[in-house]
Amino acid sequence: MGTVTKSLNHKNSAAALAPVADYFKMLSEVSRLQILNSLKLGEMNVTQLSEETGLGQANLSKHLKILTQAGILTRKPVGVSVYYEISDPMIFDLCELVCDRLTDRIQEQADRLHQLKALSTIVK
Amino acid sequence: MGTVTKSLNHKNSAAALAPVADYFKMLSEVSRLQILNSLKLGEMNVTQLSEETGLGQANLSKHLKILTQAGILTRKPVGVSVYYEISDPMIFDLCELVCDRLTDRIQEQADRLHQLKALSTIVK
DNA sequence: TATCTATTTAACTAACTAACAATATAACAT
DNA sequence: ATGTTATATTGTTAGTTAGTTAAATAGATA
Repeated sequence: MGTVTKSLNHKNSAAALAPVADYFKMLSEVSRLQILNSLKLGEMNVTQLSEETGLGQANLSKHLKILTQAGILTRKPVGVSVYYEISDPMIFDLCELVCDRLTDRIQEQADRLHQLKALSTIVK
Repeated sequence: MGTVTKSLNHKNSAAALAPVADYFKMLSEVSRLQILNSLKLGEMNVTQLSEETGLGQANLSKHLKILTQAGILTRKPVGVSVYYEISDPMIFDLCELVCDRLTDRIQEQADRLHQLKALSTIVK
């Protein structure tokens, strides 16, 4: 039985992690980040979003559906057009965390480059 | 010129968002989350990780390379085996944020279900 | 009702990638 | 040197998905 529970562990943890992976997958497309970025200051309809992001309309519509189904956006039809709005501002916290980390990494690389330069001067 | 700068805006923002999207993409695989989860309590070598996660060796090796190149893991060879370690614990903050949000969503759905039940009782 | 406009959906293609099998490399031991 | 064990790499296949075009839907207006 020990073997069984052990082998099941993989599947269990995998199953538990799947929703998390899916959530990250939603944020792993530049187009969707563009959409979220555009909506940061307020709601917009699809036409406005298309102008703002440069995305094709059908493509945009598909991304909007994905983000809405994930609970990140709220959809509200107004007359003939449809407005979308951020319903979960937490995503900006996520993006900021990642941005900060990426900035750190770039800084570290710059530092290493600087050290390397100093070293080459000594070698001369 | 206004038109030019406007059309460039898309590409600019897209280029700026690309690294962020890539970062999220790294975290969007269950296998990689399993690896990170396994390393949460300390370093492990590849064989141990394979047992822990149930992932195939070649597959695991590829994921480890991706995580290492992204600066999330540190690689240290010890004798004939190679140990991997979390080098950026910030990812756990990210995961926790997402987990909390997902839990909230499930709770909301449960609440809605509960309300629906109450309603159906009234209808009876 | 007919028509126009905004959005969504469906069908398709192209590109990407996870997983697997086979092979290669690297470190240690005999 | 040879063999053995641990890890990495390569080639391949199957599944997924972003983007595009064309057709469908829904609301507003004449």
